Amino acid sequence: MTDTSGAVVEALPDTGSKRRQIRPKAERRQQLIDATIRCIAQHGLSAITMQMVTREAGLSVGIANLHFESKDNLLKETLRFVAEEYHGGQIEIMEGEEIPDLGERLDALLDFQLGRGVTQRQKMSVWFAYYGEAGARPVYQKIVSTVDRLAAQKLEALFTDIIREGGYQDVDARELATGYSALIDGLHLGLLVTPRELSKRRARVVARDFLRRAFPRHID
Amino acid sequence: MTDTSGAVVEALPDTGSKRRQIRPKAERRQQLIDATIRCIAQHGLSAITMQMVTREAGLSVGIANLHFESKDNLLKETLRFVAEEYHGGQIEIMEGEEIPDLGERLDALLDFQLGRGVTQRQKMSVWFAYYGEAGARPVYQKIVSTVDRLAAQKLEALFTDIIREGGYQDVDARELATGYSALIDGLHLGLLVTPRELSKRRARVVARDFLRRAFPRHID
DNA sequence: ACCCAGAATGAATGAATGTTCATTCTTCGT
DNA sequence: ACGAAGAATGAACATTCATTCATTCTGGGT
Repeated sequence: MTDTSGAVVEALPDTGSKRRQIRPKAERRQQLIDATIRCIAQHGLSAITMQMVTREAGLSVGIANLHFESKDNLLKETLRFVAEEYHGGQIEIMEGEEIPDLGERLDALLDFQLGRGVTQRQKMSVWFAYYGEAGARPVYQKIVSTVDRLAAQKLEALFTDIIREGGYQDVDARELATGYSALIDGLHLGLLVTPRELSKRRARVVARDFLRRAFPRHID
Repeated sequence: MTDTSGAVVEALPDTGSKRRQIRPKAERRQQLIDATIRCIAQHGLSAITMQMVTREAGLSVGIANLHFESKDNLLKETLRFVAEEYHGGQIEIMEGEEIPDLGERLDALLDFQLGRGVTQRQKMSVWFAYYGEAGARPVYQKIVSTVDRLAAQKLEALFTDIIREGGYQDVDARELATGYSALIDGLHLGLLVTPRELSKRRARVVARDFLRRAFPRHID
């Protein structure tokens, strides 16, 4: 999992040190992507500015166009990063041979999807900011659907295994996977938009009950 | 249900007629809100422009600031309209005494939530465009949560009735309502972002199965 | 010790956009 | 017919922002 702390690099040497540092391209790119994530989470996708992002990263404005060709591209790459990180994490768990028990693996997945603190919330913000624009921007749709499809397949495979192991009748793996994914997305939305009404704890319970109704012999 | 055709008013008299029409404030407001919805659906919230909206409405730029104080306010009012329309429609069905059978009422609700064509898709786009910004804009959060809370209560009440009528055990109305709402939201997202993978038909089936597992004696 | 490839800077530029307001035009009541 | 209230217009203005590029600086290689 990639580090996402960022912006501390230039912040720590607090002597008025404006001393410019030269770093490899890959590092600067990540630094800018991380700053972009924080900015989107805090100000929203439509309010974002190159000045805002580069200041957050502790760099000058010119550098963004040096490493990414344009603002558009920076935003595209940021989405790609978040999408791959989120789905990558899920896939890792779902394939995970280190958790042989399938019920426990489901729990681990749930933990990943609804767990963690501030960082997770930031990523969620970014995630849905792009979703909001996806209807109008095919590029975003493509990036998301590419990683999405793979995660969906893995989830379906996991559900298929569980159904076989538990001998569940009248349950379709594909359909259930679609439902579960949608449920998780919807819960994320709720956490983001109405945090007052929906706590993380309750979201977890709701998702867990969905799984329990489908796989009673694996959950709880 | 409010009309949302819009923009045809000035388009029909196709003689180069630029003849200016004077209409009451309320009508112009609605006309502008409708145009805003179409623009957001087509171009995305972050690309929207006052010129774009007023041209779509067939009006001049000045008029938007005459009837709404600012662009910000126009966007806010548009969200309010969409939110109230969507949740209002749901509430109407859920309270609906004209459908005495509770199972049928559930089906009607589902029809409303996942039915209809282009217009529905436009509204979805708008809906999620705002969701994306909600993390950064408390104003949006407030507008949404206000109407959301009421709809959630009605849904919980409906579920409570169904649970009593069906004598279902081990089912909590509130929790199930949260899950169902999240599921519908998630399915909307899927329809919007990955229409290739998720058809409206399949979304319906998935949502219906969720209800069937909870209320087997009421659905199907 | 020195040099230079290329990383980094940020003032300057030009395009785009929200908002204003002086002016024009409609309509309705008298 | 007429006049006034106010609805509608769109050119002008000020601001904001993405992008460019001439210049400065850094660090590794020799």
